[in-house]
Amino acid sequence: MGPTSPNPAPPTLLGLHTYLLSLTGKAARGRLSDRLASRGLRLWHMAVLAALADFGPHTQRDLCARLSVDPSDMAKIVEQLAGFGQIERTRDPADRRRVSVGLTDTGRRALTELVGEARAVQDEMLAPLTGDERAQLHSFLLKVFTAGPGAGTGARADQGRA
Amino acid sequence: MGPTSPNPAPPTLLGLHTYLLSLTGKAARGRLSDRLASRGLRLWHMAVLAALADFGPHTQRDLCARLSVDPSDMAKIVEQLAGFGQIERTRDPADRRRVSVGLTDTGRRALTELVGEARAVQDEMLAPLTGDERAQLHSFLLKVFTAGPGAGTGARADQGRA
DNA sequence: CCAATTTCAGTACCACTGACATGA
DNA sequence: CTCATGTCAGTGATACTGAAATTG
Repeated sequence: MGPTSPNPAPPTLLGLHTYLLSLTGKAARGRLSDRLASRGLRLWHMAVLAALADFGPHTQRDLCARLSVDPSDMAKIVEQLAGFGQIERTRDPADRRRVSVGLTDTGRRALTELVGEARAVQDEMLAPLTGDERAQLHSFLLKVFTAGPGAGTGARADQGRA
Repeated sequence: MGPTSPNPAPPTLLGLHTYLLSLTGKAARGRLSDRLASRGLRLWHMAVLAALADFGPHTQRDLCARLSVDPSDMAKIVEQLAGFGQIERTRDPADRRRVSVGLTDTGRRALTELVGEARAVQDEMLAPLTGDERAQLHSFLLKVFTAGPGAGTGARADQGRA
C-alpha cells in the first residue's frame, strides 16, 4: 500500500477512521516485530517483561488476564523467556497449582533494550508529526483504547466469523 | 487487555506510541472484521471493492500493487467475490494473460453496506472523542501512513524475520 | 528462450478450542 | 467430586514462498 507507489490506496478506505487505524496499527506492529525479531524476541515477550517490571511478579493466569493472552499461548511464551533466563518460575508453596513468574536482572536489561528499539521505531514512524501532535495522538489513542475494548470483543475478535 | 478489567495494561507498553498504535489498530481491525463477518465478507473483500469503486476496473496485478496483497492471495479473494457476483472477471483481449476485474451493481451495493458497517464501528470506537478530535486523529494517522510505509515494508512486514 | 500474469500447493505463524494432568 | 491452574495437541485464518501454466 506504499503511498509512494504509483497506485495510491483507495480514498474510500482511507476515509474510514477505523480502516486507517487498522492500517497504521498494522504498520506499527510490523515494524516493531521486525526490530524485536533482530533480538530473537516477539511482541508478547516484551509485553510480559513490561507487565512484570511494572507490577512485580504474577501468576501466569494473572499475566494472561492483564495482557489478554490465551493461557495456552502464555505457557509457550513463559517457557521461552525462562529459557532465555529473563524470567524465573517458582511454584507457589501455598497453592502448588500456581506458577509465580518474576523478572530476572537479565530480563530487566532485555526490556530496557526492547523499549529502546520501540522508541527508535516510533521516532521513525512519527517523524512527520511535531512533538505536540505526537502527544495529542497519544492522548487520543489512549482515550479510545481505555474506553474501547473493555466490554465485548476487545483483543480477541481477530478471526471473529468462525 | 480490557481497561475495565481488574488488571490494567502495563504503563511501560501504553507509553510507547507504536505499541499503543498497534493495540488500537488491532482492536479496530477486530471489530471491523467481526462486523463484516456477519455479511460473510472479510476486510480484503471490502478493500478490493473499494479500489474498484474508486479507480474503476483493475487487472489483478494492479489490485495487488494498490492494496499490497500477495498475488496468490488475491487470486482467492477475487475468486470468492466473483462467486458472490460482486465482481466480473474478463480476459484482456490484448494481453490474454491479464484478468480485468470490474465491479458489478451487486458489488457496488455491497460496498455501500460495508462502508455503513465501518462507519458504525468507528462511531462506537471513537465515541470518547469529539468531532474535532476525530478529525485531528484522522489527519495525524493520514500523515503517518502517507509518509510511513512507502519505501520498504509497508503492509507486509508482518513476519519480517524470516 | 526469457519475462509477465495468474494460479496452485506447501510452509510458518498466530489465536483460539478442547482435552488432560495436577492440585485445592 | 468439583473447580482452578497450567500444559499440550489440534484447527482455522493469514501471509508468504516456490513452482506450474498460459501468454507475450
